Amino acid sequence: MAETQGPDADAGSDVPVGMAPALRRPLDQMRILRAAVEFIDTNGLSKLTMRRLGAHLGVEAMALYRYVPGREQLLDGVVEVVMDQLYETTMAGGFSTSWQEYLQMQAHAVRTLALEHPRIFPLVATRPAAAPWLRPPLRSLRWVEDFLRGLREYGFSPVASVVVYRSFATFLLGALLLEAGTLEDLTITDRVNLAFIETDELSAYPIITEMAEQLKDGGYATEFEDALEGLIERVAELRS
Amino acid sequence: MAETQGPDADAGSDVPVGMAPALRRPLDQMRILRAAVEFIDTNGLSKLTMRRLGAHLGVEAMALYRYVPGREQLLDGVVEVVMDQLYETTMAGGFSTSWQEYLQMQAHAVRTLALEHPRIFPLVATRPAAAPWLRPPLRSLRWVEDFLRGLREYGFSPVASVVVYRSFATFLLGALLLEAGTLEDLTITDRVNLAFIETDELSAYPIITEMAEQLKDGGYATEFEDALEGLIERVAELRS
DNA sequence: ACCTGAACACCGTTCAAGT
DNA sequence: ACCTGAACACCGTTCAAGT
Repeated sequence: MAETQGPDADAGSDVPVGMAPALRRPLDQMRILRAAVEFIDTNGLSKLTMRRLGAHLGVEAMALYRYVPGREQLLDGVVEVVMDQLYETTMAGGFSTSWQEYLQMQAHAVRTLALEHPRIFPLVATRPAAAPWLRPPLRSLRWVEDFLRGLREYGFSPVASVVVYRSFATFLLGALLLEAGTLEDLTITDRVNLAFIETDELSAYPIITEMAEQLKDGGYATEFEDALEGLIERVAELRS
Repeated sequence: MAETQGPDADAGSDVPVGMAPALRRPLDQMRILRAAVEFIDTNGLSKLTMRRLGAHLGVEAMALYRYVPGREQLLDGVVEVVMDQLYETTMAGGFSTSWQEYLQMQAHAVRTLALEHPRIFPLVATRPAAAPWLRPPLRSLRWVEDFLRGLREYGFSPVASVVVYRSFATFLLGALLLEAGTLEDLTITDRVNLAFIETDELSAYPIITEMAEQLKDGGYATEFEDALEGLIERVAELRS
């Protein structure tokens, strides 16, 4: 939570001589991007301004422009950082014994990421991707490369692999953008207006009123699993 | 395109006396919201400011605040206006003879709306809904009421109706947010940076390079139909 | 009743200047 | 080499003032 540090390979071991142990080592792009991720996670995207992010890093806003071309590109960088995180947790992990298991594991990795960063996931989901054939949220070239190779190894034809990639992305986008949206509201609310509907207004909708209980039941987790099952069955037909 | 007018019931017939045929009748909320829809459609959300919208209406920005509490609520209103459009085209239309046909027709109506307003659909899809159990993009109370009643009439149980509503919304969100995103880019591009990937960078990804042709094939339309078919089959099992 | 002018606190971004 | 101060052109929003 406090610091995303670790025994990383650029911090402690080989401090360049002459670079005194300053209280604040100079900025660099990665540090800015990670600070931005942290900032959005805790304060929400709408609060992120260049000036506030600078302050968060103990620096004036103008200093950021030496490492980042502008706010839009900063947000692109935030998306990349988060996707890299997905790549590492998912591709480093052990092998799967079947394509079904493989899809399950990838789906859950993306879901975990979406729930860990509910305020960033909308960015991953809706920012224009680097190429028109990339499908958010599965938008990292490395990731797609490995995913397609993975499917190939499980015996999918090239055409089938692409179809699977697309329907997988569509499924994750729909399911997780909704679920992340509900989490977003539970933390600090960006906007409180209209958050709930007046009871008297509701009475104009008898069916909704009658079904209030069923509608309120959350159940996102099992819903995700069921839809994933459905997708896998559809893919199985496609493969035969 | 130019004017969303028609023989509407507040324009010509009963002009209040004393209200001279001024070149610009006074503002009203609906006029502002419709102007905002038009503005986003042609210029994109990021260009919409209170000041520019005022100018578009021949008025200073401050005048808008008499009819709209602020920018956020203006955007909420834009979403509502667009959803009302959906309600009218979809619920006024004739009856369907089967629930399959009913779902098909509703799905295509939402798709048409998304493709007509590709720059507004992301708002419909991602703005927090009025209640946590509403699922964007199917977020209008009237619409949900009629949809649930429709399913009920086709013999779905209350629980099943809710499950169908949810998976239907998830499906539409994933499929159409992606498709709308591609249309958005084809019109005036908000941002051109990184729009396409350098060819040399691509060569680091052999599988992607090899599958370039399959990946580039658009085919959103048939993809939508296939996924819709799949959903309907899953719903059929659920119903039995 | 409806709109405007002026003002406030804030943006993103540029650029010459400081150390 | 790295950061800052001052400035520019813009925001959303408030409020007293105009007609």
